[in-house]
Amino acid sequence: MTASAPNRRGRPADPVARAERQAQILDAAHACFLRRGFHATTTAEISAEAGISIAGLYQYFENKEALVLALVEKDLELGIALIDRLRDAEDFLFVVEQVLGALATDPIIESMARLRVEIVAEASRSPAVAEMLVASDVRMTAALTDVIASAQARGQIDPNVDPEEVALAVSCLCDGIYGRLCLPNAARGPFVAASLAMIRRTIAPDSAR
Amino acid sequence: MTASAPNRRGRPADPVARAERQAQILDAAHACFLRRGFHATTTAEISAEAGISIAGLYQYFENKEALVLALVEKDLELGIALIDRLRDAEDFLFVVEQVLGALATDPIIESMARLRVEIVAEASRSPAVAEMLVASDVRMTAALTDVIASAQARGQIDPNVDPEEVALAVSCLCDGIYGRLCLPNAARGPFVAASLAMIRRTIAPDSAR
Amino acid sequence: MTASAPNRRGRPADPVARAERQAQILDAAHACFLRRGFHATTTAEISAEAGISIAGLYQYFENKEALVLALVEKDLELGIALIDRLRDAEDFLFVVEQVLGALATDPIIESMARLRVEIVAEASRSPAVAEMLVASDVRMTAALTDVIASAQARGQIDPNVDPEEVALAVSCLCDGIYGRLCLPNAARGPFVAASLAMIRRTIAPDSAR
Amino acid sequence: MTASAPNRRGRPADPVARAERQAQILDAAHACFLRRGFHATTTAEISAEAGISIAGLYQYFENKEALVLALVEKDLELGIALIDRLRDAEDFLFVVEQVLGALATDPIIESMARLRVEIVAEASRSPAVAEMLVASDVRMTAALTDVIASAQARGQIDPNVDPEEVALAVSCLCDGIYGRLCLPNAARGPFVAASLAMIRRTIAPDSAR
DNA sequence: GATGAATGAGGCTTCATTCAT
DNA sequence: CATGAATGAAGCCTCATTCAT
Repeated sequence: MTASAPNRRGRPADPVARAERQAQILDAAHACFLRRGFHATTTAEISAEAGISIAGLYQYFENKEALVLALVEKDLELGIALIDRLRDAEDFLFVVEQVLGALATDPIIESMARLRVEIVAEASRSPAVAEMLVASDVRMTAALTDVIASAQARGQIDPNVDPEEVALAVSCLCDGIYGRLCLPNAARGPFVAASLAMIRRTIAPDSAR
Repeated sequence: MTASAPNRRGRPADPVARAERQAQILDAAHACFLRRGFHATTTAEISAEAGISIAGLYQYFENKEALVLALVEKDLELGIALIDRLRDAEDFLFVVEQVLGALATDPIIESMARLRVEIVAEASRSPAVAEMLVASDVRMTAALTDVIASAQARGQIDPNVDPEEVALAVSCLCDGIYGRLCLPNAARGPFVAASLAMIRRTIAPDSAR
Repeated sequence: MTASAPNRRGRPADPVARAERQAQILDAAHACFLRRGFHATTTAEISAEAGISIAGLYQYFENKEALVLALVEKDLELGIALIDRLRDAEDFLFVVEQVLGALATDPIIESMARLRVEIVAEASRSPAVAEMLVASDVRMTAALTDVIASAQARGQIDPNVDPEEVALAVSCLCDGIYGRLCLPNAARGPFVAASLAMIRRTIAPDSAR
Repeated sequence: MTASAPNRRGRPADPVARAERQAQILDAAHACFLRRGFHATTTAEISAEAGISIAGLYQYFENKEALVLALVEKDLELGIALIDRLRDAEDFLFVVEQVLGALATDPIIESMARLRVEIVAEASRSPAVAEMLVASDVRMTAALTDVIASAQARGQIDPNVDPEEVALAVSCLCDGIYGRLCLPNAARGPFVAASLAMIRRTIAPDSAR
């Protein structure tokens, strides 16, 4: 039995339509979870936002937790993808600035970041989420380390710093910024700027000082 | 008739015992919230952990939300108190190291930090929590800025850095570390070490380079 | 495509079955409220009487109060409908006698009357019920006045009496009788007879004296 | 053991103070029950209104139901006492008018009447209340019959009417008026006037026609 | 595939009542 | 007596999930 042919009985479903529906539900769930968190969000809310019936959800996701996990996975993947923007950057710090700036301006990036806070909190309860988060963290750190080392090889970063160490610290900085994004009316700009400045001072090659 | 006995009828109220009970409930709630989060924790769990009946909770807290808010307030206060340890430190960086280290070793500090993740997530839903968090953030940043400026005046910090900017970045770093504390089996040490290294590189006076 | 099928996806809603269920719940609630009053009746009792689950109630009524209000409305409407029996009566007093008699014999009429006592009591607490009761009272008095005036025009009633005044007094008499219906083992007959006699003496045209 | 010496142990209680407290509680309960009904009223409300602790209630009344019963008894007694005003009235109808008028003007009389609606409703649930109400009704009817017969003997009432029949009908009228007293902003005057007119037409001796 | 209807389990909160002080 | 504290029992309501259509 192949993964792409789970059930040949009955009317063969249109896989495209199915994927679209699924994405539509995920988007709705994302919006709801952002508003009210995983636990406070009800299946009724999600289905209303998705424009389908409650029972309809269960044809695309086993249960509510599966929905959460799918969303967590998607969100973590998106976070990692963000790092790829730094790869082969001509001006490393400039791109870092762009990425951090996107957190405060690009609504998609922002919503990703905000959901991440919820994910971290959920990791305390759900072993499954914790496992995904840890795995994502490992990949993320590795990718970031890689990117930094690469930039360092290109002479854009102080050769004395340890790429992995910087990666870890930058991860922490980002998570801190994520938290601020959740606050209403909070001035996000200063946090981003301060983080950027700290990164700059840390990695700037001596020539830039 | 003594001044402390305005009402001598009936069983005298014992404010000490009452405060103890209240603290006992708060501790129980703290433990539960840490384990399962604000929403997944039930009043039954809290009362069981506190060793009283469910109805008993309601003699000390109006409702579950009041319990949450009390805990949030206490936790935020504790976070701010942490900064005072940095005041008048003979060796600023050493004390920073101590404080950050405590996050990973002192169970009380750690549990404070872990609850904070829950608080940040809750801030997305509860305006009351958000308000408290923002207010705490303002105080925290101010206190941190103050402490840094003071250390700077004592020559322990590079005179060129902007104290407030550093304070903001350090806040972000700390929040990031808080998140890692929630992960099971995650190596917290490297994160703390990396954060510390970044701080060191940022604030170290030129003489220390 | 028929006009009656605006939404052909999924299980079609059956308005008839739905209305039946709703009526069934209302009947169950009526029986329970009659036995134990609005406040003492629990949702568990109603659902058991209706043969559905507690949660099932909430698919047909927003909450317990909505159920009460629906029942109040239905009951008040029924009371007003009673007056229409008097319209165009060939022998006015005879029909009055019939109606009053039904209060003590027809179980549906009786249960309506008994619930009314509960409604009047509830009106003291619930502004919504009070409003409905007052509105019903106004309509009721107007209808009764109208009916009396019409009978008066036909010469069945003493031309000297004021139709509205009689209507008000008859209303009071009826409410008093309602109260007696609630008493166990109370001889209702004499009350009805006495009330009827009083009405007769009041409205009888001189020719009948 | 006599009823007046239930317990000789301990400090002999001051019976007067005790009775005062009891009356005070009854008054408080009356006010609360009027506002919210028997079931919706909590012991906390009553004790707050009475200015004592909740536990204090239980030193004067076995439980909440005993409080209700005491109040019911008092209220019914008061209703019967009202009839005595009609005894030996020089002008029977005039006094009837006075009494009915008091229902709408004298706050004590009114509150008695309003509580009676609650009592009638409660009679559907509580056999004890029902029993008291029936017993009171019997006494009331007897007293009213007696008063009417007496006035009839004095020539103030049409000798052809049956005193008991009139008594029953008047009871119904009064109960109907009681119900109107509960309605907010309802014009009570017309109801009283209409009832009075009906009584007048019923009992007026031919000489008065 | 889609959905209206149904429901068991459980959550938060209230309340009458008891008891130690 | 008087009362603060404690609690078992219950009530209303919600929610994730299932199932017949």
